[in-house]
Amino acid sequence: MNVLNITVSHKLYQKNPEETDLGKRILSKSIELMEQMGYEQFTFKKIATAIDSTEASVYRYFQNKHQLLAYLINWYWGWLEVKLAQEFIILNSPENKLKRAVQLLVAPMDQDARIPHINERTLQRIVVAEYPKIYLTKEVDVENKEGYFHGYNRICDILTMIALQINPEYKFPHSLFSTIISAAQSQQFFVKHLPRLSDAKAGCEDIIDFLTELTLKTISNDE
Amino acid sequence: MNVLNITVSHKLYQKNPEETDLGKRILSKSIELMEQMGYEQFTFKKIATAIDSTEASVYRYFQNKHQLLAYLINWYWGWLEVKLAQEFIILNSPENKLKRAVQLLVAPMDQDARIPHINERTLQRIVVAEYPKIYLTKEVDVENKEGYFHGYNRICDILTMIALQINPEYKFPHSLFSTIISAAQSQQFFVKHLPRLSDAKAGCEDIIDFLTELTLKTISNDE
DNA sequence: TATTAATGATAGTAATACTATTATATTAGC
DNA sequence: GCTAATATAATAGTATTACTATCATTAATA
Repeated sequence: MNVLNITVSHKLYQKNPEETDLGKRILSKSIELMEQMGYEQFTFKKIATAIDSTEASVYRYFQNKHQLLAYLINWYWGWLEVKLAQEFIILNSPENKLKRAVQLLVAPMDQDARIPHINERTLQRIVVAEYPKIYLTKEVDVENKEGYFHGYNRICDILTMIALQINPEYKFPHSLFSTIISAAQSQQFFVKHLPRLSDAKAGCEDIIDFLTELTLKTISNDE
Repeated sequence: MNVLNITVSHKLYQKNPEETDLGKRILSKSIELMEQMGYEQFTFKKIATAIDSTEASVYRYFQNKHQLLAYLINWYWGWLEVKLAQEFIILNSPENKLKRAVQLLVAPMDQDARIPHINERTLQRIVVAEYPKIYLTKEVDVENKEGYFHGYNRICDILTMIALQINPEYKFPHSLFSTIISAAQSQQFFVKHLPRLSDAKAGCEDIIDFLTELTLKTISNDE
């Protein structure tokens, strides 16, 4: 059996939650609760009660809920990177790779049976609803040094390299992909909650079309 | 003397802060403190002390700090709309209007002497650092109905209308401009704090170039 | 002068975000 | 099978936050 492990920087936990049963239960339940009640309402007290443990025990794994959110989101980007790598094995043109990347960013993911304690689809909803909260803080510079945003940076770098194969002259690839990635999240949110900010219909197809066209037109050389 | 008043929906306050001296002091000091310490660290206790008033008095103007932030951000969009309208008087082509709009979104604003209690430039920094926090909550649907996001919606609509003059066939103008507006904010943040997510140098010129090119290429008809 | 509205002063509450201590259960090494 | 280490549970406690309530004072207004 093929066991897959997404590695998250040790700065993102006090004690590795992947190594113990309690740790996995914390991850699993946190994803469930955070999606249900949102980051603000979510507390360590609430997970502790839900998994029949104690607040103090949860604090042994994560310093606070901010670190836990950062952990989950980094796990997500790590996971997405693995998915991208898998897909790119059979894709040859950079255009197709970018198209597929956009699809992966927006389309709901399937649950991976090898990792039963992480519900990828629920986690994806957390990323959509909470992502900017991990960097929009006064601690961003310190946390950046500690690798809190490593996962996002890497995805952005990977897509940048692919885009430069299409047009090595394009001047703003990092800006473009950080914009695309965050638009992938925010458009999903807007369709659902602030529909005047989007033209997309309920499914993910419109968002994918919008982002794919935006990406390819922007990096194209012809003017 | 030309006194200008930006109107903000009455759902965004308990008691109109523009109507009293205390109200204006709350606005003025809130902008200063929120920029300094960030939304999370900012409390009503702290403004109250800073303006020699009491917590209870601040609560008479705003239900909570979330509403206050929403007020400030809506004020900012209202202000930007006024600025856009002013600029568009002498601009004729839709391309130039979009270019100018991007500049206004990114370039630091000047303090308007007619509104001494609002420091526009500091407010702009708050928008950059805090904007998504007003809609990334579980209350988004209720607050959307109450007009919490009206200002953003309007800017997005205005730019959409202009883009459709350039290319009436373009299918995703709302998505495009909500993306552009939020990228205008996030790129400013990235340049300063997460530079691997941007290609722009310190000034705002690169961001303006990036966004202008992105906008015009995306809505252009030729392919 | 009486009334009202706005603010200040003060107090209090429930929840949050922790920290600390001690007890108990489990596991690993010998 | 005993000892030691480790993980967790149980419990308690603190400072801060996000409010709500009450009442006194001041200023504006009729």
